[in-house]
Amino acid sequence: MTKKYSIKDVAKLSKVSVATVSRVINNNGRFSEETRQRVLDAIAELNYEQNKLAVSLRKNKSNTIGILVPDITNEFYSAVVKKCEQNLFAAGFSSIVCNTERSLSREQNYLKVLSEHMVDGLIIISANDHAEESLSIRVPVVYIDRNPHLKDEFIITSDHYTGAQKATEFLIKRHYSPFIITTKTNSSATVERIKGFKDTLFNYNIIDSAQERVIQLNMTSDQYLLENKELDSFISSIKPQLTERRIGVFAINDYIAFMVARAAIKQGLSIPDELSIIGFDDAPVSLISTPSISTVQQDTGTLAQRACRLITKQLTSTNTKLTKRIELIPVKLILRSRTPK
Amino acid sequence: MTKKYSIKDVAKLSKVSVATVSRVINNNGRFSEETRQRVLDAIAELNYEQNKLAVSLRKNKSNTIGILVPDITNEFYSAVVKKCEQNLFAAGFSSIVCNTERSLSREQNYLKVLSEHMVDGLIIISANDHAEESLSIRVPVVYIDRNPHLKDEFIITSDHYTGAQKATEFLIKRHYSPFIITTKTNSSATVERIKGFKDTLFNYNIIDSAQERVIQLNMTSDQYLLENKELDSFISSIKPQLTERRIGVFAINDYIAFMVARAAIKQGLSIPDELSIIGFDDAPVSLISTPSISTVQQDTGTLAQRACRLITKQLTSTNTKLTKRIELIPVKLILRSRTPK
DNA sequence: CTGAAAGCGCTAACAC
DNA sequence: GTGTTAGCGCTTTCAG
Repeated sequence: MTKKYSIKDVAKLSKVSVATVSRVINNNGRFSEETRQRVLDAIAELNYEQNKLAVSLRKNKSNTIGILVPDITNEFYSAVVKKCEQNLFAAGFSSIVCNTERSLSREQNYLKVLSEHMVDGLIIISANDHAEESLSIRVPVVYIDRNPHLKDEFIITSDHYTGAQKATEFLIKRHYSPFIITTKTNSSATVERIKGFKDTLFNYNIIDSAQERVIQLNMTSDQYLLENKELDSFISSIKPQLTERRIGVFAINDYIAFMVARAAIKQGLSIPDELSIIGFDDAPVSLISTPSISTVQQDTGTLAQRACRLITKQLTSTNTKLTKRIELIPVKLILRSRTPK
Repeated sequence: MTKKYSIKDVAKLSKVSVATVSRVINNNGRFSEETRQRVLDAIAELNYEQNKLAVSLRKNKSNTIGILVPDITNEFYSAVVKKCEQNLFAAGFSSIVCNTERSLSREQNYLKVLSEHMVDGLIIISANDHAEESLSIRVPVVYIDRNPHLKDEFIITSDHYTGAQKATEFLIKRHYSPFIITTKTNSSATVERIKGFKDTLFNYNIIDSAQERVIQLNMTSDQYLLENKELDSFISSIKPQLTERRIGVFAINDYIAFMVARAAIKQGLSIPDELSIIGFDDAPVSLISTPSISTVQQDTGTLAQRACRLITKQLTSTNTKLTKRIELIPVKLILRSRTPK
């Protein structure tokens, strides 16, 4: 339990002032090579470590970024967070990760804590849409997957709309009668995907019963559920139609896709002959499910990288005026179970 | 972009000294009710927020806990981290989560960063075994799943040994010839599980070829892999034996269990008639795999809760002398695919 | 090139 | 009850 050394101790040992030590540490010039060496030696000898808290207090910036995420156990989010953290670390920032559990009060609570901790910036993933009202924080914010109803924001988001279009189009072209199954979650991602689905129906003149083709389950899904009664009845309801047409389900995410597959198998439907399923996210479940499930892959690496770049750019470049805007990250349709044996 | 107010501004507005404001904020007594009200009003009016950095600097503690974790995208770890974070938050601590990627250099790097950030304590999950040499940090540390080769440590760990025993015993009693399949990862968890397996063989007098029953794959596994050549040859090698005995595989974790199941199915083995598989962790994959896979469930909630309690106890109670020790958290054998249709 | 000193926002003696 | 003040560890003028 040795006490930590401060800059003073280093100054004393190397026989210079604290100012000089500080200059050496920060490489701010105005010291001789010889002095530098002495200071460095002293630092090494004492095993001195800079107190970032003091630095932050003095400089009025903490080199820390707050990351707000709905649920770290959801693979999509954990992948994004992990990559954000790597990017930020490489750029010299620490991150504080906060799980909001999609709860507004938790989100506000964390926002306060992060503010008190003097974070320099915020990455908010899939924010609660009402949160901006409480966002009295005066630091750069980058949203991932936010609904762009405020003009003055940086938003990085997957191209959910096009992804949904691709998925829906695929189903239609392969002559599956398209349905979308969604949840109660009203994130911008969800909204865009539904819009993409509906617009595609329209483009293909499937306008008869467009609204009936949207099935909303009474749940939010960040977890693996094996059963769902609503899905069971959906499957029952389409079963009689299978004699004259086959059904294509675009599931709002891979968890739901998995549940649809389970419900279908339980009722003896044949995949993909009678029923084809496409999910969203490229979560592991889509790959390991039997049968594996086609999906729209989000590019978590790019999502994270762009968000971090945007944050750090705002923090470092004082002159460059960045125009706030939405950046759309392309998604990719991944087809699976193509070779049923 | 309004500037943040400080305690001075509050003092001025409420016409008291900064000391009094501080007393009110921290509820340290020695102020009149009337003063309190005035101060609180001023705080509300200015929307004042305490600068935790300054508090930490002054008090020489940051109310922040560092969490080191091998990989946040691994469901077992993310579950533990999430629950740790919830516990800590409830106790008034922030957490900084760091992904070590099982790399010693990253671990050391983060340890330094955390130290500079003046964390008050550390929760280290499944540490790299050589890390303690670099652990010059002078704060309470609680390890989750650490190899107890240093006496003076707090360690919270699942009862891997007993878990492995239960799994192995189950296989033996159901007349499966037991094998264990493990990875290169040499964590204490892995070591204990292997020991539990071996000892159980010994207890049941399966001592002929005990060493041959341990298959080590040349990989570490935090991810979903669909194929593995070594596993394919393992399956091939046991296939001829199936006429006279059936095989039981205890997989070192659920990812491996899943891969074993895949390899077996690919080669036409019948599960569980010819081959029975038990995994470890109760990761989602064990549940959603087809067929679902029996597993030894770790109690992430208790793991996290105990670790956090131990950390906060050390930080708050000055008098109570805690004796360092290992705390074993019970695990549970979960049997699945019991009702093959 | 180097040092003295002010001060970031806060708490904790210490006085009154 | 309340105010004054020193100082946590650091950076940054400002002199020289």
